[in-house]
Amino acid sequence: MIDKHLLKLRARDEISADEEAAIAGAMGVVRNFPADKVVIAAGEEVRASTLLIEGMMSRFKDLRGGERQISGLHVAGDFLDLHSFTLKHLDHGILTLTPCRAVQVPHEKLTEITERFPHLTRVYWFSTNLDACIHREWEVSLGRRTGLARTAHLLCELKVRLGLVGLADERGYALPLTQAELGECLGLTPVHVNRMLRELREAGLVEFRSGRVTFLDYRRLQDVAEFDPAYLYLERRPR
Amino acid sequence: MIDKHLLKLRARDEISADEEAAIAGAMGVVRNFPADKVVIAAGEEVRASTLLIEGMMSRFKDLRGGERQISGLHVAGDFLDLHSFTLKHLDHGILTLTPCRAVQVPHEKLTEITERFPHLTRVYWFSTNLDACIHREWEVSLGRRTGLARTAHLLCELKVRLGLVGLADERGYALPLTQAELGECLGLTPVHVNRMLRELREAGLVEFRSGRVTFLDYRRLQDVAEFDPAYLYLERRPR
DNA sequence: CGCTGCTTTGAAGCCCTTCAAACCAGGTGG
DNA sequence: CCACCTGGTTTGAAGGGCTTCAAAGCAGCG
Repeated sequence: MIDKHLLKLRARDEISADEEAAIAGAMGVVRNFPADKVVIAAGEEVRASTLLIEGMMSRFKDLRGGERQISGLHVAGDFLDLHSFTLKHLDHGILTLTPCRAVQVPHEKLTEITERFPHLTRVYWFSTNLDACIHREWEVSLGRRTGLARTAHLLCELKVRLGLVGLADERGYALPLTQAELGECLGLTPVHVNRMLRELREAGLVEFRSGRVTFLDYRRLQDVAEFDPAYLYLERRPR
Repeated sequence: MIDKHLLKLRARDEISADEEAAIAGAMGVVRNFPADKVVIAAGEEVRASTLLIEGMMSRFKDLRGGERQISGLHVAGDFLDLHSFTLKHLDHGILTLTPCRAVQVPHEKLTEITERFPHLTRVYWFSTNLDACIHREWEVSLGRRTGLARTAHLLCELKVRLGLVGLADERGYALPLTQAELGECLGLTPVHVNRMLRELREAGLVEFRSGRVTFLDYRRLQDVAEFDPAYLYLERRPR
């Protein structure tokens, strides 16, 4: 159940057997969700954090006029609202994009971890800081990259993040999102996303069709995206 | 020296005398910086976090073509690269926007805090999570708000954040940034920032001239910005 | 087999950029 | 004390990237 989560943690730090046991012991109820379901509403009081086992969820905020901005995507193994442990209620909503399976981790268990496992606490703190790194990179995309580069960048980011948990390889990966949802991530209209995807396809860089991303030339894709995975902190840090 | 910092922490949580002493005891060397100086370069190994005492700094990333995106602003009392404690090197640079004074807090001191003060650890963890909340709100601005709303939103955010440490009131606040720097925050060109500021001024909402923001009608400004300070977590949370 | 939701394409328009130049304030030096 | 320089602000005009509006195409499904 927590194997993908551990894969992800261990890609960046050492996790001892004791710590692994503490994590496993913190797991609560497993729940299944259909696609397109708001799992947590913005502002709602939260008493447990959610570890995503399978599927894809997003963080989002809506504006008055109905425009939606997705501020982050989450894949299997992500502790997607670990920040709710310190925030107690979220500034944004959490929405499933696909059918999902997730475990609840009661905040008391996390408090216990902070009291008994300082190193693991730092690992989890790191993990929320990593979310912030991704937010910053998205700010760069939204603020400065063209629609084309922005689209390419997201496809590169997901390749790396899904690759960490064995859900992507050099050929491509499953991406069960609509173009409208991509647009909500990218700050673009569905129409323009469609045009950018066509341009990427016609340039021989990537193809996105029927829920699957297929790389045609990943090297050049990275280049048009100006994608540098450094912000994803893939290196293992000494304890 | 850490009074503004404590003001900010205590606006959101209780800090005991012991914890305050631990914070005070963690302070290291005080340094002064001129304006427009890169204090920390992206990727550089960092062994201390920086608490800003006076002035304004920013987090930024540059693209190949020289475009710069500022992903966050920091004011007096902010622990501006507390996240470097867990990250060990930053994904972005840190730049002074004005002359600044700051204290270094060695990471060993922070490790000690995580080992001896679980509650304070959670407070600091919260603090980096709050940075992420601000990043997310900026993503919404950059992705979905018009230039006008985006500009208005930033001026509202700074009013609240500076207000917390006594540097802003209902009338306005000092904002020693150029329009070009505002543009780097807002994902706009300096020219367009200028036009948006004019529009806000002519609409009787705010005025920004010679380094000072003056509110003409804060209520209506919040309204065009669709500014809701909830994401700044201003309420005091029970221990 | 027709509905539904997603994708694709076209055409027009607008927000923001780009380029260019004038304006203005503050600081420096003759 | 004014001329000059520099960095920032302001304005105009033209252009482009993305949106908006509209409709057709397409796949999956009851």
